[in-house]
Amino acid sequence: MVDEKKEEKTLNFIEEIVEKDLSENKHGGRVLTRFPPEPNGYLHIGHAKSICLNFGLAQKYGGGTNLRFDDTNPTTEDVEYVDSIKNDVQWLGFNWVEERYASDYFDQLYAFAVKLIEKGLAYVDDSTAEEIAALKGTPTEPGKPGPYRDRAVAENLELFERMRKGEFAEGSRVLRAKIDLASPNMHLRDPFMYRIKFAHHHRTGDKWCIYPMYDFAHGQSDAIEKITHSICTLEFIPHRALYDWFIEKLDIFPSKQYEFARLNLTYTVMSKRKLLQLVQEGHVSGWDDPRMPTISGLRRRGYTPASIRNFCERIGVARRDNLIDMSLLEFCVREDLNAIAPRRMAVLDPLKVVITNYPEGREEMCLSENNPEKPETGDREMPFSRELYIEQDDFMENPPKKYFRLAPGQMVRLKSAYIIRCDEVVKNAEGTIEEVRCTYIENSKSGQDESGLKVKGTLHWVSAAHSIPVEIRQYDRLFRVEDPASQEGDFKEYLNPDSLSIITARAEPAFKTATPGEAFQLLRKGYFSVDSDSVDGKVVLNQTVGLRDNWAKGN
RNA sequence: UGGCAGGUGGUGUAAAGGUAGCACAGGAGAUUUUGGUUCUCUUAGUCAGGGUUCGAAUCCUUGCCCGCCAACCA
Repeated sequence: MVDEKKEEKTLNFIEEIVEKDLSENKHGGRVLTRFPPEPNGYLHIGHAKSICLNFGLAQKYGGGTNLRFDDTNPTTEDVEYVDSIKNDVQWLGFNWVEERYASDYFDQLYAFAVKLIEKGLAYVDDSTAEEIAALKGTPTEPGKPGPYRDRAVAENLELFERMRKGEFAEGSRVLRAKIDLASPNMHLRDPFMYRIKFAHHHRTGDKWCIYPMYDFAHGQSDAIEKITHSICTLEFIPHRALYDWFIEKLDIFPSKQYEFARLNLTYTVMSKRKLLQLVQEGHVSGWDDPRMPTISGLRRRGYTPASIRNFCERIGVARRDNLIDMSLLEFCVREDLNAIAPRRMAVLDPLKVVITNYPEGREEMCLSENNPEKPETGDREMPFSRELYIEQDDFMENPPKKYFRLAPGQMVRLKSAYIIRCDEVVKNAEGTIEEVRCTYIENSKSGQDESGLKVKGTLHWVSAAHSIPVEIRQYDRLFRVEDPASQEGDFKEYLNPDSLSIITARAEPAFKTATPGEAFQLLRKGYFSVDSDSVDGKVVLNQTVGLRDNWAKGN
């Protein structure tokens, strides 16, 4: 008997559109989306939302997705970005049908432009940028025609050809669509189609000195690829009329544009321009700094592809502006890592514990489970000896009432080892605690406990002599305020100066074999990922996220 | 103050004229050799006013609030 109650997940508005199109057999039931990054920066978590939407939609409806680079502005674009983008999309777990570039279509786009000129729908404008702006009007006043608007078709054709040949100076002429200078939609007031740029393109080299604008490249590229659903963010809503206009006048494949609200996350920024500034001005170590909201930063921080995909699933897709709580992202990564990350012990802020009734020189092994969520992963051995380390904050000389940890006269369990009782506190001349002296209960060893004792607290620990030093990089939010982009003044004034702190911890010997990219849970501390800076003999751990801590919450 | 697009608990997101639900966050408890996990329970919402209707988050209307649009950026 199978319970047929499959939770019916409601469709988001784009899925509804696709299902409606499918039910009407539009495009013969074909679904083809595209993810269209401009290769002028690294991908961030906001792009992940778009990637999951585009690829996820196609997957769900038996279609495919093209990866298309919107590379129409050679002055800001670079192959470094192309490579990182491809890597990030694949890392997230998606495969594209075809890898395309808007620049693949430059010849076709040029032919499209000629066609519009021939139809009297485009013209070459010799005005300066200032003159054009002045004649464009404002949102409340219509624009006025400039002196070149009614040039003859033949003259436009000749001028456009000469633009392409490089006969005119950069910025001296543009090709504009002839639409409606009085339109309330500013994007329809004779938008630019081509501008002159004597710039080297990362793919076409020096073949071109004129480059199409976004509006004359994106929709046409969609049409050339026969994209059925072209999904973009809300700020492109005013462009949709233009998108449709070009497709109609060119009489090409009728791709349709749909807009959704981009992702915003608390305590970070989500614009490539701002992220680039953080990198260039050295506020972070690079695009993949673990504090960055970039895919590469999150990856280095220890976020898993599954956790990011789940996050994108949970935040939903709608058309209202949003600011998602960072705690949801953290929840998603804990959820995934809890299931898969092997447990280890490390003491971040060591306090020496001497077991006075444990013979000097003796050592024994304790077995500790690798992951209680996955018993099949077995146990590992941890050495136990007379001198140990525990966390400073796991001991208090004068504890409050519900303190379950170590205190004079109080007993605790050392995880996977013995129960110990604190007998004595040793201080130095200044009165600071140097070590804590305890006795262990001989018949209380984990797995063979015959002591009958019940203790409230269990502590993580390492054997002082056997432990190895590891560098731990702990991260806090990059900004001090929830929404740095909407603050007064420069967003960088709101950077959190304490977003990174580096300490040396004492870790159990199993860390000797840790390799970059591996994820662990440090018991009672959090999830950590082995950083690529790790070298032989020196392990570096990035804190991905802390464990939930109900004790800290109430204190 | 022109056009466009929006406004559902603290944060997101559902409910397509018929019981305002789910997740995160918050709170209480149980279990626990991680103050983790897990499991219960729980606080809290339809921007405001008017209208249509037996019935409105949903339709109409007025107002308020937020966002976007006047780059040779995408």
